[in-house]
Amino acid sequence: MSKKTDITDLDTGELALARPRATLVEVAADKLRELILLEKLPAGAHISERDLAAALGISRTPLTRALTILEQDGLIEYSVTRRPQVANPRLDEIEQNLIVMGALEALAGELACACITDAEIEQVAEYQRQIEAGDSTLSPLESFRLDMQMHEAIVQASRNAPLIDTHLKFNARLWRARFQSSQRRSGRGQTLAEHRAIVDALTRRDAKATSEALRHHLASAVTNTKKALQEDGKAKDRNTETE
Amino acid sequence: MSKKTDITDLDTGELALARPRATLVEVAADKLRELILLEKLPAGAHISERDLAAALGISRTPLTRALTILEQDGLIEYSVTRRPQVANPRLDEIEQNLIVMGALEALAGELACACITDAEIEQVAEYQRQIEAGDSTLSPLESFRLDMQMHEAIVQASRNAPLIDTHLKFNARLWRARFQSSQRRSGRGQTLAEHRAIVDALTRRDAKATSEALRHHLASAVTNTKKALQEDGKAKDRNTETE
DNA sequence: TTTAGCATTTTGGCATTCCAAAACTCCAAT
DNA sequence: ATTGGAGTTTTGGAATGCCAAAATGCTAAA
Repeated sequence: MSKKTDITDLDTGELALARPRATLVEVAADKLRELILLEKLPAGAHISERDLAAALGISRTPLTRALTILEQDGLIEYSVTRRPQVANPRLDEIEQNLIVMGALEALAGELACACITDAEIEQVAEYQRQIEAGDSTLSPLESFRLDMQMHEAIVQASRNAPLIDTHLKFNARLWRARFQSSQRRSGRGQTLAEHRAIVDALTRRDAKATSEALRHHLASAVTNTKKALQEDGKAKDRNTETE
Repeated sequence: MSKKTDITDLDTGELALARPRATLVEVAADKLRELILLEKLPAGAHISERDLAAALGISRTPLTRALTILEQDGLIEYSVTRRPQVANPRLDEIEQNLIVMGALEALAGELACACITDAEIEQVAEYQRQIEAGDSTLSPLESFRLDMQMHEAIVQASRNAPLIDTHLKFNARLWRARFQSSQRRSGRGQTLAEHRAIVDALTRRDAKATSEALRHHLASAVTNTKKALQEDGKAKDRNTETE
């Protein structure tokens, strides 16, 4: 009722550094996300807290917290006996996630139409152009990255923080599956057409159309991912792949 | 490649107890959620890890992990100096969350139509009947609870785990705001009509209509919540309310 | 009365440690 | 070759202690 400093957000003197200083937890969480996406920590791998902590040069305390965060993100799962392992979603789980992601992106597109700037539209269009132009020259990874960035840009344009945040988590969860799926060149033409439709609708700021285009695009992703992973699954069945 | 126990999921001998035994972290997280929803830990309150841990009868280690979980759920926020406090979302943040929640429930309704059983529909309809019948007799809290349960039942019927999970988190985040909003009796008739429309569409298993009805219902919630919280905000402005 | 600054207390981050439970090893019995 | 089980190792859960940074209280100068 009396003593209140409340000048929390003054200039720190340093430009652009008003965020909570990085803790080992955050560093570890970021690093882990990276290790998982790059499959340096492969799906399904069991994790030893001690070993991983040692590898990261930290103690178990912050590592455990980082794992807790990744668990919430769906990248780490705990077995019945509480041993952590890298999540290895089944095809049907990936499918369910993609469906939700579709709804999220459709909403993002719809919201974006109400407030997106010309510059932002131009940025999205630019990504689309690069994807199209580099279709036969870019590496799969580069194409994939551009694709991700394009979607990301649209979601960002929605200006809805919880939506952006939730989308980010689903994205992390689905990254590997979508990357694998993108390796297949088949269906490429359709994907490009869908991208064009999205950019077109967005340019017209047609909320309904943008939403519909994104939803349709993600529905295709469901189909393509399913196909890609089913083939992949069969290929792996020939080896003695541990799950 | 060789040694694999892999009989992880056998009957434990005890019925219905195949889940990882409860850790203090989970217990604490659940308890904290409850304390926050009941406003025993009021919005914006600063939290002392030591005090809270003592109050819960545990050490800081599991409490910190529980706080990390609640942070991911959006119920706890960390200040720039890393001091935890109960989240106190601004009106516009609540609004953004409600918008996402609308999309989630609309999707849930749509998916549900494809697989919902007669019994599940009956359950939803039963909730709706109870709400309607008890409109003038039930306590605001009881009405609210029924309302929540009805929505919950629909989302569950979607059979989409990530969707159910995500919806749950948004629900926790929005619980207090929606509860406050539900205290206002105004707009009650409209709410009931919307519920009827939802049940009606769901009964017909009309995905499009169900989705639309839910989306419309949540849009109303945005409006109502905004009204309720604005009034509430003004009322509090007269006091010397610390934020 | 307000404010600047110093001393004290409180706070969360993190490392370390102990412990019970789970996982693994290895050998004997079938 | 397979199985059963005792003994050992490894594992994550949790408590504790220390530290630097932040918050708070207090005093004195303006």
